[in-house]
Amino acid sequence: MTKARLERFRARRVKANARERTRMHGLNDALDNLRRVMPCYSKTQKLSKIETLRLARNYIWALSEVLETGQTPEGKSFVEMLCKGLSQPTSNLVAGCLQLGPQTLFLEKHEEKSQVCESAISSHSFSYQSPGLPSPPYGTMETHLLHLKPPTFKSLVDASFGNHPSDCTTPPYEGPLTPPLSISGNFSLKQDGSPDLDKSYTFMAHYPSVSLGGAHGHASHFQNTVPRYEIPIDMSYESYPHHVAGPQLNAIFNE
DNA sequence: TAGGCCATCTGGTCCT
DNA sequence: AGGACCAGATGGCCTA
Repeated sequence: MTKARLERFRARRVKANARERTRMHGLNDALDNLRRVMPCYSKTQKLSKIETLRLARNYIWALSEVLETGQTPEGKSFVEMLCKGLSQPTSNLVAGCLQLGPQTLFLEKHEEKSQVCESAISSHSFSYQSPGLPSPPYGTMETHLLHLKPPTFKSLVDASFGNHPSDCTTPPYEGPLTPPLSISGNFSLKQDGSPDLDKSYTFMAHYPSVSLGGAHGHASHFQNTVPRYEIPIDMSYESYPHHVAGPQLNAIFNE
């Protein structure tokens, strides 16, 4: 190989590397967008790539079940669906989001993941009561979706899930979707009876006990997640973005 | 120190 | 020829 050919080869390789970097960044951006529409989105505690894909699969599966059957699964079943095949830390996060105490998922390491979810579900009465909403408890997926929207949309949710939606057309994707819970941390509904709960939801954010150093968020960072801070977050209609977890849900809510 | 996760580089393959 | 895509290798960072 002559010197000139060698230099050309090197230049080509450098260009290819740059393209590959760009391509992988694009892939990661897409993955970030996916993370944002997951039920347990957190800026600071990013799900790993594989866990994001697994949770997305389960989430799609769960929502598809609703669309296909027209029935809303029990909260128990919903958590079960979301947890399937997930790692223990991610299962904890999901359970935390859905008001199952994360600590209930700290089981023996040798136990199967499905057993992890099952255990969490069976050992906890699934209280899904949302302040400001009538007729508690909401132990169903419907309730989960209600948590994604301000109370104003409750009637729409009722309409959509009480009966088969007559029109399930999917609107075109309109850019990045706002997460169902676009706040940082590990979330669960706060259950004290603040007087202003009529207007807004208040969430507790659970932060990991370990520092989040490093350039990248790691799933392992929320192993041993414990409640640390309580951060009331305004979820009133004005502050809550008009997006849901995906185009299908947008179709349902924005009819 | 081992293991998990990640970004990056690299060479191979396929397609235009 | 050059770009896109893929998978293996490598090294860094972090946690248990």
